[in-house]
Amino acid sequence: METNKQVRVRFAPSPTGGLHLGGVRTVLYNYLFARQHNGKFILRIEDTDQTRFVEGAEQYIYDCLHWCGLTPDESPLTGGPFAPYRQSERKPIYYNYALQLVKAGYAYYAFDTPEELEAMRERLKAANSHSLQYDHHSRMGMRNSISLSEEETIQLLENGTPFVIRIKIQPNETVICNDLIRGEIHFDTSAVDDKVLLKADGMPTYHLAVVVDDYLMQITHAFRGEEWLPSAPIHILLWQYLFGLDNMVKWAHLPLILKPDGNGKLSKRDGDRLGFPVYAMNWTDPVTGELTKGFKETGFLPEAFNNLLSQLGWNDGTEQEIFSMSELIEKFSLQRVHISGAKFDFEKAKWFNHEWIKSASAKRLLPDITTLLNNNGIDTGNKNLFEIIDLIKDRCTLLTDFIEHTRYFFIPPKTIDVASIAQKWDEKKKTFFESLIPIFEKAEEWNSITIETLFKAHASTHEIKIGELQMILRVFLVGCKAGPGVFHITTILGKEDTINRIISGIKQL
RNA sequence: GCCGCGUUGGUCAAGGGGUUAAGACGCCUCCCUUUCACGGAGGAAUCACGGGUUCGAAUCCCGUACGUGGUACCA
Repeated sequence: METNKQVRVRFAPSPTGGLHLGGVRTVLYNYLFARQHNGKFILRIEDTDQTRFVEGAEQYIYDCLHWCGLTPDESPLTGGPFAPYRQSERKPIYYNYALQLVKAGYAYYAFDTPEELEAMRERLKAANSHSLQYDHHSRMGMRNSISLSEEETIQLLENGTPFVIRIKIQPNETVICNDLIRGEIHFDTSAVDDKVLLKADGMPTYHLAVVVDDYLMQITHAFRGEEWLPSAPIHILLWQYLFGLDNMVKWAHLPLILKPDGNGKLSKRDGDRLGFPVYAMNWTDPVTGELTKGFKETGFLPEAFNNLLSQLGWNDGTEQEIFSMSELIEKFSLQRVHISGAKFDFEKAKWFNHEWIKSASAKRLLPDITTLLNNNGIDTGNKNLFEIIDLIKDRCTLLTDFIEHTRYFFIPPKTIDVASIAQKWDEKKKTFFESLIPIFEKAEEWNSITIETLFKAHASTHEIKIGELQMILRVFLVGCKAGPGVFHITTILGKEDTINRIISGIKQL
C-alpha cells in the first residue's frame, strides 16, 4: 500500500441534463474525503456518448456544484495538470489502450451489427439459455476476431468494416472486489460478459474510459453508486491487464437513494409525482422546455442540502444530526457509510432546512431573502428587513416561506379576517380603538415596550381584557391570526402605518 | 432467467452475543403563547421468516422470502 500517495478523488458525471441528489451526495462524499486527507477533488466530464449530448448540461453541473460549495480543484473549467478533463477531448488516448489489449489477447474486434446482436439474444432466449450475453458461450457464434480467421479479420478491417473492441473474459475465474464499504465481493467471471470497450465511432465506453482516466489522472479512490457494482469485475480486470492491480484505485460503492413510496431508485419522475425536488437546481430541458424544480429554487439553504445529503447514508454514530461543512470534513468516515439504501424522506429534508434557517443569522439570510422578496414583487426598501428576518425565521421551513411571512410588513392586508374577530367586536371595543388612535399619535417614543404600555393602560381605563384587544389589533395589522408578537409588529410597521391599519380595520367591521 | 447487493418502528437510524433495543423525522396528547411558530413534557409504533451454534442471538452460520441493482456500441 502506497500510503504516501496524495489522495485524489473524482466525480465523473455524464452531462445529460439535471443533477440528481444522489449525484450531489456522491460529490459530497468525494469532497469530504478529499478535504479530510488534504487531497484533490477532480471533476471529469464523461461525455463519450455523443448521441446523448444535451445543450447546457455541463454548465448546469458547474452551477450546481458552485451553489453547493463543492467546487472541484481540477475540472474542464479550471483546468489542471491532467487536462483535458472532458473525455470527448481524450478520444485518441483510449484507442491505443484498446489496441494494446487486443495485441495482448485480452480483447478482440467484433463486427456484429445491432441486428445481429438482437438476433443472437432472440436465439439464446429461444434456446432457454440462462444468459443472453455476448460471452464465452456465444462469442464463437458471432463475427469477431476470435471466431473468424486472421485473414478474414484483416480483410474486414482493411475494408473499413465498422467494428467495436470487446474485452475477452476468461470463464471460471474469481474476481474479488475489495470494497471499502462492503468488504470483499466475489464475482465468477463465467457470468461476466464481453463488454464493449471501444465503440464503432471510436469513443470508449464507460468501462474503458474510467479505468484509463482514473489511472492517467492518478485517482486513488473511486466512489460511485451501488448500481456500478455488477460491472466492477470488468474494471478490475482492465486494471489488471493495463496498469496492474497494485496501482488500482480503492473502490467504494455508495448505497442507493430510494423512492419514498414503493421501492427502487429515486428518480426525477418520483419528485414530479410526489411534489418535491430531486435535482439540485432548476433544470430546463433545452428540447422540450420542460422545467424540473431544484432544491435551490424550492427554498433550501446549501448548508442544509449538504447536511441532509450527508445523513442519507452516513452518520457519525452519535445523536448529532446537524453538521456544518467543517464538522463533516472532520468527522466523515467511509467505515460508517451504510451498506443498504435509504428511502428519501422529504419531510425530514425540510426539517434539516428549518433547523438551518432557525440557526442562521439574519446577516447570512439577508441577501437571499432580499432577492427572493424583490423577485416576488415586494419592495423591501423602506423597512428594516434585518429585524424582520430575525423575528420570523423560526416559522420558515423553506426560504420561500419568507414571502408569505414578511409580506404584511410591506403591504397592508387588502382585506382582514373579519370572521375571526367579529364575535368579539362590539361598541365598547370600537370606542377603545377609536380613542387609541390619538394616544398613538401623541406617543413620543415608538418601540415595543412603550406601545405595549400605552395599549395596556388604555385597556384598563376601558376595563377590557387585553387578550381580546391584542387579537383584534393583530388582525387589523396582519390581516389574520398569525405572526410574531403584535407589539413587535407595530414597531416595525411604524406609527403611521399602524394607525392607518387600525382605521382601515375599524371600517371593515 | 442469471449474477451481485441488501433487510432494526411509517421513514432515517444507533446498537455487531447478555440493553427497559438509543436518538431523529412524521403523527397524537399536554404545557407555554388569548395568534402562528419556536420551545418544553409525554405517548403510540420496530429487530422479515425458518433452522442451527450458544447457558444466552437483533447481533454469528445456513436456508427461505421479499426488495433492489445490473444484465446496451447509456453512464
